[in-house]
Amino acid sequence: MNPIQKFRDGLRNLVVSALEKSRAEDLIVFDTLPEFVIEVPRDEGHGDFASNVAMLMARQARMAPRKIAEIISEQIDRTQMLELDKIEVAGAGFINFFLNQAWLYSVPGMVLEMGDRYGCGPKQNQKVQVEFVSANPTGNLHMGNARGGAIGDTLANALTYAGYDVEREFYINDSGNQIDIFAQSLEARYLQLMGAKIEFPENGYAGQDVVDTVKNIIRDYKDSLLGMSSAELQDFVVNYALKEKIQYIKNTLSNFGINYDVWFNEKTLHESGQVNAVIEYLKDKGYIYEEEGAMWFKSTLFGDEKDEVVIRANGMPTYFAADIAYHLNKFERGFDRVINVWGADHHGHVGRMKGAIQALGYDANRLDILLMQLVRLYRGGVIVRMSKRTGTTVSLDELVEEVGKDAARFFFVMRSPDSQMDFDLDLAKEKSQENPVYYVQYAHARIQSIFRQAKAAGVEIKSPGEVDFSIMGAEELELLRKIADFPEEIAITARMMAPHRIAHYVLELAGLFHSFYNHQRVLNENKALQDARLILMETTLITIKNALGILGVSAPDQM
RNA sequence: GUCCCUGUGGCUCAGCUGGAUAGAGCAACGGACUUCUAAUCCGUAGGUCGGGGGUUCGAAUCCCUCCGGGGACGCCA
Repeated sequence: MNPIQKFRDGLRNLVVSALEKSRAEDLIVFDTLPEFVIEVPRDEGHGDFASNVAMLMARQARMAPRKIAEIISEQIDRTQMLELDKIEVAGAGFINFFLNQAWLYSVPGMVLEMGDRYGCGPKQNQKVQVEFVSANPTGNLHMGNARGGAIGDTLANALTYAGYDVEREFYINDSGNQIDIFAQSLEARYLQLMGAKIEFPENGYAGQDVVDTVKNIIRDYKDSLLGMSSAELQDFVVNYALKEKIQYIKNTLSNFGINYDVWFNEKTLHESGQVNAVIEYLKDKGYIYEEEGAMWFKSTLFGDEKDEVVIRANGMPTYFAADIAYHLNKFERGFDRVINVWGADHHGHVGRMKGAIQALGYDANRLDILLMQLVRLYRGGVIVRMSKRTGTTVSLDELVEEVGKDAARFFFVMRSPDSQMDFDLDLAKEKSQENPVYYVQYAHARIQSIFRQAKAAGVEIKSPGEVDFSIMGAEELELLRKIADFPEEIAITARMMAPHRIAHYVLELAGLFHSFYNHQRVLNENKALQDARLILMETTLITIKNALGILGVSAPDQM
């Protein structure tokens, strides 16, 4: 359950009732209710909740906001919310609601009952697919893929908690131009390593990883491929390489804490005729025309800046054509909503992709594209260009090796996807002990330590129903208040597609815990206080653990 | 040139549908370990929210404009 939401809704109802009563008694004149908010004020001196309704009504009611606020506060039926302690009119006309602190006493029982599900919202009955990373299987995973992975997986976790039915998907681009070039590169390297003096393709994949793959091929097949035709050889080596690369991607992402429900091969869209079929369909609908030998999709009809080629003059479909078929396939699989996590370098693709979905008769709003700004990699204070072709970048597997999965995931998701981030490798390595992730994990470990001490001392931990929470002080209540926020925070994270909020949330929660820990003792002479605090520690532990779980970060019992 | 993201204390960043006196962390300075782990805590200092207009009772947030940073504008993906 969501305690914040519960009180917010309750107060909203009280305000609406009070307004209607005021209108019936001719105290306030108005036609329509404004879209007012019940918010949590930044300053706790302004109450637990506050509403701006009076200011928004001033114009149509032709009354001073403070006057309206006063009438509303007098008309509110306090018997409908026993936790309501005090109502004040303040500032320009805010109505501030102060709750009796007892409203928080129900939180521990709720948290302990829900356990690892604490934070979950009501079932949304919506199937949502999150597609992320989807790196080309022609090279190593880079920092951009790493960020996309951390963001996508965290978002998927948050959506799951928020009550959606989530599937994670990786789209394997195992077809098309890039793959042809990949095949040519592999072929050239094979022949070169076998002693042939041939040119390497001009825009081929020059990275060391291609050479490594070819060495594996030679280890397995020696010179036995030399008799093949060029087409046969390319086909053979590219299949070998794709198998190896995809396995590498799966392993690396798995080590990064990411596991997919579906690995979708682009090739199947071509082989099954889905790409041709969707292009034919759009052609019949009049959304495709021919020009200069190529087939163009009229994305300008949907507000895009220019039309886009779907079938090249050489008869080969473009990546965009396959993507149209892919997205149709997604909707046909029954997803109510589809989320793609893309690098900002793909933003030009957004408009036409949404246009294509509209052209296919689907509501484009069912597709959300979360664009994340790119990662710049620094080493020794100098930018390292991220190019798959040069092979000079640091790969995701190397990053995990160097700074660890927990720090890497926390770091990538700590910033808003909108902000470009500089990843300084030297800093990440040198200062790994100062990484905020340790601050949070340490909180978890400290609480576990308290429980170890309690157990050693034979202290029995009671259930929430058996203890008196009114013995707690301000610091405990502040912690509880933060814990009560968790489901709301997840709901906002899901709604706004803002996974970084979870990282900030758990940092704040850990901060409140550390502060409490340094001022108060859990295990102490006052047994009633000890009982209440032990339960508070349990609820804190669960919340931190769940939040870290969403982030894909481990919650160690000892550090 | 057009489009997208961005500009908040020395540094890195938060800031939900506009709300009340703009918040953290790091760095700086000064304190706290006979007490459940000091990977922690407490305090001090530090800001024209890039500049300028506008809308509003109210703007870091919305609109216009200019400036700076990044990205995209391909029959690549």
